[in-house]
Formats: sequence, structure tokens, C-alpha cells
Amino acid sequence: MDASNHSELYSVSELAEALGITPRTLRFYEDKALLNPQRVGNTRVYTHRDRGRMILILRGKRLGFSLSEIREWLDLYETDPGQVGQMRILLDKTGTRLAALQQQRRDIDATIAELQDIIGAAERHLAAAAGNGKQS
Amino acid sequence: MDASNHSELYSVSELAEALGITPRTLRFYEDKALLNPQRVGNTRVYTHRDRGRMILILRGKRLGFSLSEIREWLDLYETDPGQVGQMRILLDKTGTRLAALQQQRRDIDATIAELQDIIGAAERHLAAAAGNGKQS
DNA sequence: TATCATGTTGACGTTTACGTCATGTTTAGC
DNA sequence: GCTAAACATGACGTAAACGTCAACATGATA
Repeated sequence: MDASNHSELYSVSELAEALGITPRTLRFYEDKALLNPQRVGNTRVYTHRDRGRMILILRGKRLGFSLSEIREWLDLYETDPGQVGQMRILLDKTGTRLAALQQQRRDIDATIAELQDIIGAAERHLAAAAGNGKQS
Repeated sequence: MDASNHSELYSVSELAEALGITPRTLRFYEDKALLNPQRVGNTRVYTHRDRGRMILILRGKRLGFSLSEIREWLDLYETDPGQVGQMRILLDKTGTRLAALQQQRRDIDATIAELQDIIGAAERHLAAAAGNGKQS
């Protein structure tokens, strides 16, 4: 195995800054077991890998998942695929989540279409108003 | 009761039942000004139109919007397009929301792809295990 | 008439996801 | 040696989105 040296290490505030969140959030997520960074003495040190995890977490949040859902979901990635018994559960959970996301995508497509209709109507209204010399 | 009467009116519990939510939720949304059903005396009566509004609200929730965001958003549909001044604001808000949804769509696509990878890997594992006669 | 079933309005409880102190410790710079 | 900056934990505050009584009114039903 390669011991590639990703010496990209962050302090709480550095990583928070980089991700556009607050240190409080990082500590909170750790408390909720979504992260567990190394410690140097008492001080948290985040690795490049922790950062990757955080990016996944933030994406999960953008998708509307709760933190506990996100944690379960992250665990899927890290479940040891050696145990076949666990694997079925993993497959099932993942399939469920996939279906939910696909539903969500349909919702989004419908919503986007409606918003575009609204924009189109608004623009026509504006154009018509301009043509009539109307102002507000 | 005349079951053939299709006046499309609902009581709280009927509409809640039909939407898979609770009466409490309908009253709560009313309190938050997302709905205001008619009253017969003191009793709420929901129309087909109220139901349509609720369906939009529930979709908004699936998309991860807060109730206040959803309310603003519903207001877009009902803003009188007569006022050109309001229209620009409407256009701007709608555009912002559209961009967010498109980002969300990209997130979903990425996530779906990853989940499918996980499923594929899991299935291969199961197949391999079966081939080896392995059990857990 | 008594009992449901269903409706109403509060009011308080709960969970989630942090924000905001308060208090204390360690390290770097002057 | 002293101050400021950045870290830590712990406790409390808060907004959102309801759930869960409590207490009461009303109409249908046995």
C-alpha cells in the first residue's frame, strides 16, 4: 500500500473557512459522529479525507437530508463489503434512497418547468409594458 | 350522506387523509398563512383549489424548502402580473430559485451515480459470494 | 338522553441544527 | 511576563415544524 503523503491538514477554523461554515458546525458534526478528526493533544486536526467527508455531508444537506440520514448514508460507503449479510441491507437502503432521489428529480424538473413558464410570462409582460410605454 | 355529490369539498381530516398528512398540519399551515380555507361557522372547509395548493406545498417540502420559502414561492403564482414593478422582483426571485434547483439537480445526478456504483459493487460481491458457495 | 365522532382554539413538548455566551487552556509575539 | 489569538468544553438559546394534550362546542346516533 502506498503511504502517499497528503499533508494537507486543517485546523477547525481553517476547514470551516474553506467550506464556508463555522467551527461550531464542525464540532457539532463531530458530536453527532459524522466526523472524528485526529487530535494533537486536545486540538482537532482535519485531514484531506475529513474534508472530503464534509463535502459529501454538505451535499447531503443541499439535498434535504437530515444529519442522521447523512450519517447512515456515509456509513454505506464505509461498510465492509466482506459480510454478505450486511450487503443485502446496504443494497436495500441504497435502493430506497435512490428511488427517493429519482422522485426528487422529477419534482425538480416539474418545478423548473413551471418557474420557466413564470419567467416567460413575466418577460412577455415586461416587453408588452415597454412596447406600450408603460412604466412603474 | 350523498356520495354522488362531487362538490369537491373536504373537511380537515378528509383532506389530511387524502394527502397523507395530519389535520394538525393543515391547521398549522393555515396559521402560517400558507392556506386559508373557507369556514362554515367555525369549521374549516377546503376546496379543490386548496387541495392543489397543498400539493404544491408538499412538493416544495420534498424539495427541501422551508415553509416560509414555500409561501413566498406560492405568492409568485398569485402575484398580480399587472404591476411591472413587482414583476422584476418576481423574475429575480424566480431566477434565483431556478438556479438553486438546477444545482440541486446536479447534486442528485452525482449522488445517484454514486449510489448506483455502490449497488453494482454490492451485487458483484453477492454474485461472487454465491459462486463460491460462501454464506454469512 | 347519553355517548361518540369530529370539530375548534390554545398551550406546552420535542427534535433538529446549529448560534451564542461563559469559562478556561495553550501558544505566539512583543 | 503579559496580552491576544485560537483552541477546548459545557450550557443555554432559538427557529422550524409539527405532535400532543387539554378543554370545550356541536351534530349524529344508539
